[in-house]
Amino acid sequence: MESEELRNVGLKVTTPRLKILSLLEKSTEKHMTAEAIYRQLSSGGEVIGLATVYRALAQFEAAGLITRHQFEGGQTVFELERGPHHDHIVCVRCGRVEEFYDKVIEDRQREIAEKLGFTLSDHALMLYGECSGRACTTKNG
Amino acid sequence: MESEELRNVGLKVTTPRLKILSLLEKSTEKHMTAEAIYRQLSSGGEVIGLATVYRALAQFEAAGLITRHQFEGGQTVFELERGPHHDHIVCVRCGRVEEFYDKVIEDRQREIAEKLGFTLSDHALMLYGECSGRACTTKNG
DNA sequence: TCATAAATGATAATGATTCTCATGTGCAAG
DNA sequence: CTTGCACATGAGAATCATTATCATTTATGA
Repeated sequence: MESEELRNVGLKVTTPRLKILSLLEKSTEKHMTAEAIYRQLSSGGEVIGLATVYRALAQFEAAGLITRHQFEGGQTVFELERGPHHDHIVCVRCGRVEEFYDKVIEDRQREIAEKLGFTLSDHALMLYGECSGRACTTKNG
Repeated sequence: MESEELRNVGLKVTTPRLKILSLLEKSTEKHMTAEAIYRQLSSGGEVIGLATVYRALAQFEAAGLITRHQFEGGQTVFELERGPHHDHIVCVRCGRVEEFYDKVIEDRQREIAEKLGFTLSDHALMLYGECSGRACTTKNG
């Protein structure tokens, strides 16, 4: 139950928060903008303010329920934190996003940070390229 | 000479562009915001518009003279492209930025992209952590 | 020198995000 | 089951970085 998740991280259980969280869980889109969440809920008949969406997302992020990404040039997208850590590769033509995890890179990052005298707390790795998917070649071929 | 650099990439040689480029070359700050460049030039007595700074930076980037970075949450910074490619590690406490290059990671990225059916064209890797520099421990205990 | 396309500066406009504030609501204590 | 109150909400204003507009100026090739 989503209310559990909220309580577990010390957030009050409110209607808007539940709606947002469950939308993130149900949605087929893994990465959603605040705006998109707002539009989806609104068009679903909910009464919710855009500011509330932003506030809730910020709290979810602080609580570790979701992660925030800045894919190149676009606006910020939010992603439900489930399963293990991963990074992203984005198609510069069609915008498709794939996820990946690579232990070699992960380990290497930690080593590099240490060598430079840092204690690694986070990282952001984004690859950009052209994908060979049909959608891509169809769209912009 | 900076005018050479501009001509070489097919840009008209104009006073604002020369000023911006030479500021980037002289500055001790490796990473500068458009705003910072604007302020520095203005306070140096130059008459220049902020819009011109943004326009020039966009062209320099397109021409490969500089690179654009989005360090976490902050505004966009620009960096003169000299020497080989590198990535960044940012201290989350004092904001210090160090650069590094790691062949293992670079190679690995290409492999991953290929495995996923992408032709890698670019990437952004940012590490975040706490540094152990004196400035950092002094500043934020 | 001249013509012309491109560049500039001032400022308005935009788009994403955050703030404000009056009102509404979850929830712990009674 | 009520109640009080701190916290959350919605609407819209405000902010911040960046981009567009437009009248004027300038670089450059003929």
